[in-house]
Amino acid sequence: MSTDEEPTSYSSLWTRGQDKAFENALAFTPEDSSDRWEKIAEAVPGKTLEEIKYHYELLVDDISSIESGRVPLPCYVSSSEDTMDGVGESGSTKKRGHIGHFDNDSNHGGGKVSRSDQERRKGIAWTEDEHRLFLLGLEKYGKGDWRSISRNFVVSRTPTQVASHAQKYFIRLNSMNKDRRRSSIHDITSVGNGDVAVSQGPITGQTNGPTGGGSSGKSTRQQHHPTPAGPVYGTTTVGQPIGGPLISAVGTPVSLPAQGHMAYGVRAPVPGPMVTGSPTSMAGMTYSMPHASAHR
DNA sequence: CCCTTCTGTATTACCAAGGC
DNA sequence: GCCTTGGTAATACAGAAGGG
Repeated sequence: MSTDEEPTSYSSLWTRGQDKAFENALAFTPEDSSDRWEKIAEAVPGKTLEEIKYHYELLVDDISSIESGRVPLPCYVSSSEDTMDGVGESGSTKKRGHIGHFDNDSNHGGGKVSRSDQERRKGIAWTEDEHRLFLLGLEKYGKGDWRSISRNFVVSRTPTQVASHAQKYFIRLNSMNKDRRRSSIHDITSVGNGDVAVSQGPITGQTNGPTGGGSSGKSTRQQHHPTPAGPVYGTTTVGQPIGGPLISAVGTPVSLPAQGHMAYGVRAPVPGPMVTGSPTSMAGMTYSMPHASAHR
């Protein structure tokens, strides 16, 4: 949003263009070249030899600081928008973002930065509760309005996360009848106990889950979530087990966070507690999906 | 127990709609 | 007409489940 290309009234301010030119020149000018700095200075419009050298020193300094661990890698407090929390940062950095001034060498926005050097975020598994809230939100707002769903239902997830989750969810739905499948959280297709599943609604235009939205999930992997090992989830009967005796932990009534309408970006204190098991007569929801085309 | 396959999350790129 | 915003598709990667 305009942070780039600031007019350099004061010559020690570097525009991105200058920075870029500097980086390029630095890269292409042999280190042993006697007139290296002159060449670089030539390549960077508006900068003197002194400034180039100074800038380089700062750069080296920065890098060594980072490497020595003295400087925590900036989380680039983004220019704003992100009222979102940590997790959310995926939220909407989008491509335009690109805030890091000189991107710390290695990654020039050039797309695929080898992530090997940059720990890929691990990802936080969706809990069944979140997934149910997601379904509720889906039911209420329909496909596409991830923002609202995130805001009013799955408050612990950003719209991007919701969308991503939805993407896989629908894909899963689509391949409902592939015989060999592992159980997954996406097997939960309804919020309540019910046999009501989303089945009827080919959301992505899928031909649909024959198994009546076959469902049941067991999601053995909700490792992290301090849900007291105890039966927070009732045993259930959601749909039919897919390919085996899945003991499902699904189908627990979910309590809507609802009315609260939490400020966007404020995380629910803990995702878990939100669902205390208070029943919500939510059984039998039918999905009245607006057609995918709804938005557009 | 090890290897393979599959799932889930995050990230990036592209595209379309809306606002100015 | 351009810029911003938001959604979808595609892809990368890590980890767990499943099978031998």
